[in-house]
Amino acid sequence: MERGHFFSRVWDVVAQIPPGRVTTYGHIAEHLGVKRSARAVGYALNAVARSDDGPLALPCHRVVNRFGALTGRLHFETPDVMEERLRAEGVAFTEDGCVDLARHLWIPEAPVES
DNA sequence: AACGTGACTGCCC
DNA sequence: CGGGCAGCCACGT
Repeated sequence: MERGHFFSRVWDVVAQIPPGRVTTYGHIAEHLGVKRSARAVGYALNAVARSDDGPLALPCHRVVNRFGALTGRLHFETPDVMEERLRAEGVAFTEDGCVDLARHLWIPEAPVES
């Protein structure tokens, strides 16, 4: 699992996202002090998705892009899983199929214990 | 060690 | 308004 310290840090933040809330790759990156590396964040989730999908129980479905679009839905078992899980948590979507960030955006406040 | 790839973002044309 | 280019970070080959 420890393929890199960075991954663990990302997973730790994702694990803190409360149900019914979502955050963006950019916010996670910013929280980690590397605002310009939102890509690496997505890469970390891609890695965890390939590694494990259930047991880890990492709420990767609560991570969306800056517009609230479910850019990573194709990485789930089925393209609908991501939206289904969010809706199940009471997350509202816009006509465009994007998460209503104005209502559900969550920004990591808790500092990474280190 | 170098190159290519990616669940991103922002700026420029 | 839409599409394209560049920047940044980490990882696999």
